[in-house]
Order: sequence, then structure tokens, then C-alpha cells
Amino acid sequence: MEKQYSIKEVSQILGIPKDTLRYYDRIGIVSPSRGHNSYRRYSRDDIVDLMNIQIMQYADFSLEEIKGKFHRMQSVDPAYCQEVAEFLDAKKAETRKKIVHLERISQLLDVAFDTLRDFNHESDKRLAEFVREIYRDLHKKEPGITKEDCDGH
Amino acid sequence: MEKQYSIKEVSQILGIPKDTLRYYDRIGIVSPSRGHNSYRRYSRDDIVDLMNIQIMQYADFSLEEIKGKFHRMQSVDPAYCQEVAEFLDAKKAETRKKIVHLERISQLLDVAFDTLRDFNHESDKRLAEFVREIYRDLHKKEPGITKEDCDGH
DNA sequence: AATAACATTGGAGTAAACTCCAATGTCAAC
DNA sequence: GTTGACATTGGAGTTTACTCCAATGTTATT
Repeated sequence: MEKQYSIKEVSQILGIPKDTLRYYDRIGIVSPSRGHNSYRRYSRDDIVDLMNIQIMQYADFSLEEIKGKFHRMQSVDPAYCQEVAEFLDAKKAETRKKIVHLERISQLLDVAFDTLRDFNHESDKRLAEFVREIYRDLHKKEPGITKEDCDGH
Repeated sequence: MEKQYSIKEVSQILGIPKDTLRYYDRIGIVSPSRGHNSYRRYSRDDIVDLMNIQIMQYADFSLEEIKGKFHRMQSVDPAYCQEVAEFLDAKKAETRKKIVHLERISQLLDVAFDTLRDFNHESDKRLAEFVREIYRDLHKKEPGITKEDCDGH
């Protein structure tokens, strides 16, 4: 017979607060079986699930995404694999976009820092140019979202 | 006499919803003067402030940070400049860290994708190694936060 | 004077992922 | 059998940056 773990044990093993484990149960992400009292009893599989969830959280997946896509992968259904692969690909594209954004922030901060340190025309001009570029970015309308006003009328 | 702008005008010029402008006023980020009726009248300086806020938002500054550090920079006080410079530096470090994190996610997704596409030992092993590494990262205790339990007792 | 289009306010609701609480139940040790 | 450590639950609170609403006031036009 397999060992079952109490909520406290799981909390200590995985470093997940007990309240969070209860929360995961509530929202149906990991719902362990219950003992004769109504105590939660986590199986090894539950723990593996939780570990996978930790990894997915690290990878910026929302609990919604985790819940939707990654219920215990039982059989290796090719169609499902395909779906997941596409999902991962989309996630990667999203991640790349975030990186590009952060790189730009990093540059902006660099230029701002320079400008602050010694106030010369060179860096000031660079900063202004940078800001203008960001502004262009910020205001370029994404097509499809045609809100003539920004507030509803 | 300088032109003053109504909330609707500002909203249209900057692409910021009117409700958001009111919100900024409420929390004391940009509080324009009022007309004889109690209508908000935005000055050019207010608009410049709002533009700066947009840029800072782009750069991932929270409204709290914006409020705290970047009230209208009046005189060029060297001590204040120093403080802001340090702040920018910290922000840059933070940004760099985020980038590193995202790069790792990107790699993880790559490996996961490979593993999914064709199920060979090579990529499977790589994925496992990767995940283990992330786990090490995840569980390395940051010093100072000594919570013997993860939930309080 | 009625209507539309603007403005005001306080206050409530939203999202995500927890986090905390009080009331209560269970179990092992002394 | 009482104490303490554990567990349960429903429900409320936290955070950030909005977003929406209803009740009401103002201004310009018909």
C-alpha cells in the first residue's frame, strides 16, 4: 500500500503553504482523496502533480491554463500532444515578446541613467528619441480594436 | 494665458480613459486644477506629467513608485538626482533578473516542445535535467526569510 | 423649459492567486 | 478528560490598476 501524505507533510516537502493546497483543492487543481475523518490524504501522484504545477508556475502559466491543459497526462494521444505543442509554442512566442519588451526597458533605463548622471546634449537627445519611439509604439493602434473614444460614450 | 484641457480632451490626446484620469486624481498622481464649476482643467504641465507616467508605466513602474519618486522634477537637486539614479539602477537590475528568468522559461519551453514532438531519451533527459535545475532554484532558501514552516503555526 | 452632452461624486466590482479568520471537528499524549 | 497540535469549512480580505455605476450637477442648443 502506498504512503499517503497529510497536508502538513506535503506543505513541508514542496514548500507550498497549507492554505494554498486547500485553495488548489477548492478550485479543482489538485483534489486529493479524503480519510475516514475528512482529512486530505495526498498520494504520490498528487505530489507529482503539484511538482509539475510548481514548474508550470515558474514558467508563468496561470492556474487557469494549468487546469485547462495539464490534467494528468494519461495516454499519449497524438491529437492532444499536437494541441499541447501548439500551446507551448504560443507560450514561447509570448515569452519572447516579453523579453523584447524588457530589453527595451533596460535600454531606456540605461539612457535615463546616463542623462541623469551628466546632463549633456548627447544623452538627452538619445533619451528623447527613445521616449518618442516608445510613444509611437504605445499609440500605434492595434487593428480590430476600433474604439473611437477611449471610454465608451 | 495657457490653454486648459477638459478631461475628455486629455483622454483623447493621450489615449487614457477618463475614468483612469479621475482615478489618478483621486490617488494624487495627477490632480489638475478645477474650474468655477468643479470641472477638472488640465494644464500643459499636467499633460506632460501624464506623458511621463505613460512612459514609466511602459517601463514597469508601479503607480506607487511613480507617485513616490517622480513628482514634477523642479530644481536639479544633486542629492535627489543621486537618489533617483540609484532607484533607476535597482530597477535595471530587477529588469535584468526578469529577463534571465524569461530566457530560462523560453529554454524550458523549447526542451518541453522537443520532448513532446518526438519522444526520445535525449530530449527527455534534457527536460528532466532542466526541471531539476529549476527545482533547485525554486527551493534554494533565500537567507533571512527563515520560516521553519510555510504557513505559520 | 427640455434635451443632449458633458461633468461631478462615492462607492462597488473586477482580475488572479492567494491569505487569513473564526468556528468547529479529530486525534494522540499525559 | 483535558490539553495541544492537527484538521475541516465558509467566507472575507489582500493587492494593483483600473472600470463601472447611479445619482446628481452644469452647459449649450433647440
